[in-house]
Amino acid sequence: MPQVRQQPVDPCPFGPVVDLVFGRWTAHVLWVLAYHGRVRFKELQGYLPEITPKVLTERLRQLERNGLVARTYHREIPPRVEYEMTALGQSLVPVFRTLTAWSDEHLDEVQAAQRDYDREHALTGTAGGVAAEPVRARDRA
Amino acid sequence: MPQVRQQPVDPCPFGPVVDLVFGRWTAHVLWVLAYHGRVRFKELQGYLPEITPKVLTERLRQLERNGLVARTYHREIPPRVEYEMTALGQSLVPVFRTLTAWSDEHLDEVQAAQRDYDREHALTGTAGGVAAEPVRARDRA
DNA sequence: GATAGTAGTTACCAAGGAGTAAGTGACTGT
DNA sequence: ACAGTCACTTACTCCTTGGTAACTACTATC
Repeated sequence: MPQVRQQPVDPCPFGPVVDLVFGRWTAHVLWVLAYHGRVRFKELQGYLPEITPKVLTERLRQLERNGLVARTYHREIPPRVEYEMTALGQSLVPVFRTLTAWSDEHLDEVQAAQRDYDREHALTGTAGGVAAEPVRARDRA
Repeated sequence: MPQVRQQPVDPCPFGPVVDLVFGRWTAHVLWVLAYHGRVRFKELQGYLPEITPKVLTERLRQLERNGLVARTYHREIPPRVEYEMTALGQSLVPVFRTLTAWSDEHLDEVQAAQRDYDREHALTGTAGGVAAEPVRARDRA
């Protein structure tokens, strides 16, 4: 046999989860739903004022398709739509708690590291830039 | 008192962590580092053949700035650079395990939900599209 | 003198996702 | 008759991000 090249690369085993849950706005929407239970579209907008209706709709559709969120349409005038987490979505709550715990424990270390890094690289001017990492789009809001 | 509007929005408490860890390629790089320990740049490229040197460098710099990865430059010819996780980076490993566990337990449910959703919406043609969620860029590779 | 090898950097370009603004349908209240 | 409500949808623009390819420095080796 000519070179059986073992698995091309071992992909990180939670890559798909990242795509499902940690896209832009996705985690925020999920969080609100985990926190407030069954809510209407307008309510969600209230909790997430920076997200536009277009994008909110997109996220919710995506989450619905992935089975994490359930949508209930009430044929009324004016229409009423409610969103809530499914059992599958609820199963993410412990994951979120893990993330939150890590954040509580370590986020200040990260910020300290950033300060150190920026200070060091501002002095030596190694990379020429004032800040090695510009503000990311999702942070600007 | 004229309407004290409690905190504008309760931001999801792990939002910053998402920015730190779950950007494009970031988790993959971290995963390889967690798995293989101290590795050289070229090795990393071997484990992540799809990531270009430019982007790999960007990710590593970012991770270094955030204190999750340490870089060791050996003044030799040709140059040798090694990357490894810091203690802070290591502290993410349990988080990754949680994610992996969720993935192992629930990913098939997600896929089933996607199939259901697509089947349902293909029949009724509610949204007109063949697939409500096109393949995402990060999935294509 | 040409080549190889490492660890990048630089300039440029294209795609795609997010944002903006306006429209839609069906009915109710004034 | 007209504005208002809700939950979107549509058309459009823009800007970030990632990808491509070529180039750099430095030396040993052929």
